[in-house]
Amino acid sequence: MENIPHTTRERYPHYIRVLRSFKSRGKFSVTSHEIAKEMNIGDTSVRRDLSFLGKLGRQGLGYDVDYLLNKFMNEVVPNEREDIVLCGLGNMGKALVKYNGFADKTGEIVAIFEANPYLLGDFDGIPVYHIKEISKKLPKEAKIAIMAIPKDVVNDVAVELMQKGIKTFINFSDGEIRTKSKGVVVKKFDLVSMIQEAIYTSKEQPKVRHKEEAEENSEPVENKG
Amino acid sequence: MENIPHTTRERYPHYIRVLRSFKSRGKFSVTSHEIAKEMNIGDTSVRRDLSFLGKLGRQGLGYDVDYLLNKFMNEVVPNEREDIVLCGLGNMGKALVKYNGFADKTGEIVAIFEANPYLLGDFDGIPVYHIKEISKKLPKEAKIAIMAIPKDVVNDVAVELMQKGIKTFINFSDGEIRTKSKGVVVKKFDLVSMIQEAIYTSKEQPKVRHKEEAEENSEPVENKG
DNA sequence: AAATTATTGTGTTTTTTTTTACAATAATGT
DNA sequence: ACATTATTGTAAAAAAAAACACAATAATTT
Repeated sequence: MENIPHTTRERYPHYIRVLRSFKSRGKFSVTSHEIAKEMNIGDTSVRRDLSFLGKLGRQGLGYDVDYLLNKFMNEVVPNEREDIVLCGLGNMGKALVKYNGFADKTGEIVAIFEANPYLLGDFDGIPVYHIKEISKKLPKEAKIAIMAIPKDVVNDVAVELMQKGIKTFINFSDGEIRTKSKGVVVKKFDLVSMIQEAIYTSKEQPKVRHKEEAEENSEPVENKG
Repeated sequence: MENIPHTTRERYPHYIRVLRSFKSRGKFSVTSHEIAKEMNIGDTSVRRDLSFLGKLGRQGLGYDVDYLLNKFMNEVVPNEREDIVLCGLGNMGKALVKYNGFADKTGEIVAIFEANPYLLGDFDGIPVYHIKEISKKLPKEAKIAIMAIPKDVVNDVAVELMQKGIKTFINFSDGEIRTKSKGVVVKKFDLVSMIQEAIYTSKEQPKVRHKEEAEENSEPVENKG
């Protein structure tokens, strides 16, 4: 788990996602080519990514979906499991909680902080505290915060969280977290920029360097199970 | 605008974001180093990225924020401007609309399709039609759809949109768009995977290859105006 | 049972991206 | 005015990522 390239590590959570998708469609076995197609990368990259976790496939056959998922759940996820706090229970905050359970994944949202007093109590089984109560209610072990609060308050709240020991910020707010103390990592997600990026790059003609495979993209994925 | 590297093109929307942020903080001039810090990349990458748009900076001084923003708005954005439709006005859909206006950006949401009859009419000035009315109401010029609807319907709705000429899908749904006809690009955003990716990679010790600059990260960005 | 087809895992090559290095130039300090 | 400091733009080198190529092997067909 040490000398794994950065891009590979970035892709690991996405493997979990597509493997789950294959599984839910009743597929027991999957090839590097099928995974690659779903992830918009080359099949060699898939095989190399997986090879860092061991020899997981069978030549001529492909990979067993359950075995692969297990490998990820046992060797990738546990090393990264963390308590997460969410700041802001607006549309974005709610979407993040509802969107997809965090259970069985890399960490879990253990507390929510929100300014609107009508939303306090709990949401989806997660306790919701007033944003002023951060210093009192912040779970001790939490090291990660997801920020989904308005831009004019995001930096102030982040500073408060930093003082209480939060080390990693995932910022969905339209404001910036500018006060970065040592050892603190801020990762900004700007949905509009991301959508722009998607539009912008979707127009590039796809680089067809694989021999053919350019026009083999017309039928739905079938269920070979 | 032709031989611009892929990674550079991907970053362009984010330059717009950080430049706006600098501007809103009253900064008129900015250095590659400052931009780089905000974007978590090296300053040489910033200078190279910008150099594809011309010689925009002044040695010893840096870049003029307004001039740079203008350059982006005039040369990058217009080439990419598109009509976008949004499917789904749940938490995610609302967040996407409210989060940050799309005006002045790469494209604009011109119509929303939603299944809940109580939400029809308009939202934030954008017309909201019933999802069954796609074939009737889909704006002719729209080529891009943002999908924020439940997983069990996302593929079916996508097929319908494809038949009406949508070419690019930005999929925020937890379901997959599997039916990919020729020329159609699907870009999947899985927020949970993205958050996992952020957590996962935030733990890597940052590669300090720049001479020092490892411990120069402690004070807030000031306002040199 | 031999030939054919499918597919992994990995050494090697190629491509892409980032970083280093530095000349050119502009402002600032002495 | 001269030295110093700051900063761009880009050539060249290095690093990282992706793709190619193929031996190894497993299933399937003839």
